[in-house]
Amino acid sequence: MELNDTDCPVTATIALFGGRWKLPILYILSKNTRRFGEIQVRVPSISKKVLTNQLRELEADGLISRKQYKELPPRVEYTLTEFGKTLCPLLINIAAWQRQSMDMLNKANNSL
Amino acid sequence: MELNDTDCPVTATIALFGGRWKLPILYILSKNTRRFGEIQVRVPSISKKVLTNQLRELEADGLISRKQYKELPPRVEYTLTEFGKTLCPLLINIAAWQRQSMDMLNKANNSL
DNA sequence: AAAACTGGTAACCTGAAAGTGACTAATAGA
DNA sequence: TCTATTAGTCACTTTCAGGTTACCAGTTTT
Repeated sequence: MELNDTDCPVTATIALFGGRWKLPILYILSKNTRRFGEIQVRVPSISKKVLTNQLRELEADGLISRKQYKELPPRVEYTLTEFGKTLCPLLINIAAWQRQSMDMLNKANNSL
Repeated sequence: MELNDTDCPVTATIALFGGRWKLPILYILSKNTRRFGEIQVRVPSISKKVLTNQLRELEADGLISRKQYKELPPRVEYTLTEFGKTLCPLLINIAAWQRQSMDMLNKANNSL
């Protein structure tokens, strides 16, 4: 691809939360710091491997932070970073557009 | 998935333009109505099959419209619909967030 | 002494999306 | 007569994010 993905700020941004489960994970963490197991319970049907994977990517992108306690059995907590929190208003914008566009489509249909 | 995709307005919205090539296509059409071949030239390295596919999906979602002329060789023109045009401000928002967040990260790095 | 607890990892499998190359239709031009 | 033209389609292969299952470590509980 000549129009490189990373050249496009929109594509780059969507890559941050576009993964299969990232949005639900971010949503859960936006309300509370959570342990691995707590996230897993709240995103039903996600496997450990995939959850680990998505968390690592979110961490690598600086959206969440991981704190590991030196205990056994292990305890690891995930939290939205300040940077991660700045994403929330954007997500709200996107949701707002969707609601608005649904209205638009409804009006168009009603006028037929 | 129990947290259904279609339940989430953000996921639903991203699905509209999140496809591999949809953003570049929308960007191209935001500047001009274009024929199939013109789009293909402007998105280098995309194959006909995939381009057709993405165009069909964009059309099904109401973002673009397809006008076929009864000529030979065939001529087909694609245009952003009014609905498609409402997406532009949102994309600008997303790009703005990215620029802002890059600034934020730069500041954080400089202060180390 | 066995089992449960937690947050993983390793090895393997799978399905959908993406990519490839050949083929088509009807006319205009060489 | 042969070729080029455009917007696809068809059949096939490749790729890889995502999914499944089994296993681990070290302490506490039964």
